[in-house]
Amino acid sequence: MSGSAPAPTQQLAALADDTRWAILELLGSRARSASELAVELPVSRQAIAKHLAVLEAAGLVESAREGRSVRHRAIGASLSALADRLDAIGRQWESRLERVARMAEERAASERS
Amino acid sequence: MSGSAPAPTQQLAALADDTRWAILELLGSRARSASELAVELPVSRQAIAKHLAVLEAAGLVESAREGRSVRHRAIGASLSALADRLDAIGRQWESRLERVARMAEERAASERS
DNA sequence: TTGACCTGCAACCAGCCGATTGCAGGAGGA
DNA sequence: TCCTCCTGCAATCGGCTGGTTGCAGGTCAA
Repeated sequence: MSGSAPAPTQQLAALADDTRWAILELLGSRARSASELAVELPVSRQAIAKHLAVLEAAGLVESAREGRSVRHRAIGASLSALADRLDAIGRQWESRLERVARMAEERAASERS
Repeated sequence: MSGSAPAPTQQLAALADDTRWAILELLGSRARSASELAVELPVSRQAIAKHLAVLEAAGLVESAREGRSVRHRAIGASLSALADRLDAIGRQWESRLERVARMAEERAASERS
């Protein structure tokens, strides 16, 4: 596997930005270079390069040099893996809180008797 | 349904903070008040109140007044719903990019013939 | 070799954000 | 009623972050 998986909060922080989502949507349909992205987005190439660095550090984008340009592509599997973790946590909250509610219910019932 | 669902980036931004995750983990095991949280976490009560406001605006926490205190609890279903959306997007990226790769493969094959 | 094109690094700036302190207000118990 | 406890609002502060401009380096084609 890839040496060290990025921390969840790092991935979430990377995803908490509209410009980065715009980049990801483009890279999710076709691999592109930073200059190509700069043409289609209303920010400078250097700003995009910074965003790409953040996304790559978060494991959401893969980059490969190709001649004199660098092709970037979105890694859908990373996003799905993060989604799996979030879903598991969400379900855990639900089950725990439901259990606490049930215990309170039972205690109230026993006190009524 | 709840009137207006928070934007995904809003939810993601809310989740992109370690202190808020610490709060969520506590609220995911048992509903608590802001003062209770302040005892268990190394930040001031007001900081926690701000975080709770962010989490509530993101639809990740539910609050209910109970006497002179306010009980907050994590909403696991919101997290799972967000996870579902992320997973769908991740799978979409994978299928699109795979399709692009296959088309390039076929074009190369036809050019070889 | 020279020029065009793309990337990468550095410095700089403005705005947002997490955190703190201080104070006002409201609900419950003695 | 009075005191206590908890919440809510405002002002303030330092640091992070998204964005820009400028410049240096490297690679391909003519």
